Amino acid sequence: MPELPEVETVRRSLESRVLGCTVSGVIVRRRDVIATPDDPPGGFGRQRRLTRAPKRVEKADLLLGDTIEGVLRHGKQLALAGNSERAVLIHLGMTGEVMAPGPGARLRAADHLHVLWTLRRGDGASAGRMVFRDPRRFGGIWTLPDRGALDRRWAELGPDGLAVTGQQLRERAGGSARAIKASLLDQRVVAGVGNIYADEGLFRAGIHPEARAGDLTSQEWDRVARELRTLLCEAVELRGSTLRDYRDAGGFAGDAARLHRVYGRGGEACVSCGNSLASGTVAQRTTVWCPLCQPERYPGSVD
DNA sequence: CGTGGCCCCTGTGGGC
DNA sequence: TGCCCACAGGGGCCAC
Repeated sequence: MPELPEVETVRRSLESRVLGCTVSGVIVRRRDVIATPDDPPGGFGRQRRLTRAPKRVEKADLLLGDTIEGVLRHGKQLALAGNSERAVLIHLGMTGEVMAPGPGARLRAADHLHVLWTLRRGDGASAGRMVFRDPRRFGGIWTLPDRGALDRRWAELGPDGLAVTGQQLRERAGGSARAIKASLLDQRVVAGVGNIYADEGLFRAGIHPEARAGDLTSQEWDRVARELRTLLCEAVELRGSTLRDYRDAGGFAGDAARLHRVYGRGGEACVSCGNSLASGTVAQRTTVWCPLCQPERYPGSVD
């Protein structure tokens, strides 16, 4: 579900609701959406196949007793930082959401609620609940002992998409023979770009999604980076793309889908040239592009 | 080593 | 109406 603009929208809406609140209760309904430092490395799906039951999660590791001092984001990852130096890293996957509806307000959905936090304001009054919900469970939560652990995790990712430069893209992907779209989806190259914004960014930059990353010129990398930054910034201002069920922490939809020029429009007319948009599979993901505005490249062709 | 293929899940919408 | 299939905004692991 969420890419950078959606996660940033969740971050902002969550920050306004939980910053400065103290966690007075934690309920873990599904242990297997949580990874602690003691758990074996890897994704949540792999852990679920383990036959031995993992250890109970210490509620303090999920910030019980902590005051939330920061709501942070890098790429598509979200983090809550507590005053104890502990941190909780949340990845939303395809269908994850974090909701904090406020005291008395009802949640939009009561199923697939995997982790629930009870919050109190500084003056002791109830601030309602914060919940992690994720029907497909491709997302999950990492507990981290301190801010250093969070910094190290985020250092493994590429630069955040809102600030990425052409030089950074070229350094991280310029030597690769794979399709540029695959490179943009690789979170070690740039953090925050997913299937929608990869297609939209490449359309805006006039680059074919299957162009070999290694074939791009410096000027083209600059163009891709500039278009991505602009696109992601515009999408943040519109509070993210709501296609079906994405909502911010208050349950509100975003309007960034109106920025979409190619995503979901295969076979329709290109907004720029009027020709029919092509669609196919690139990097195992449905991909839409304009064959005229994003011309195919041939070995030896000059740009 | 880099890379493509496969897998992890549930829900939904379209065609029959 | 119901069934079945394809597909969905993500990413980790494992053969090559």
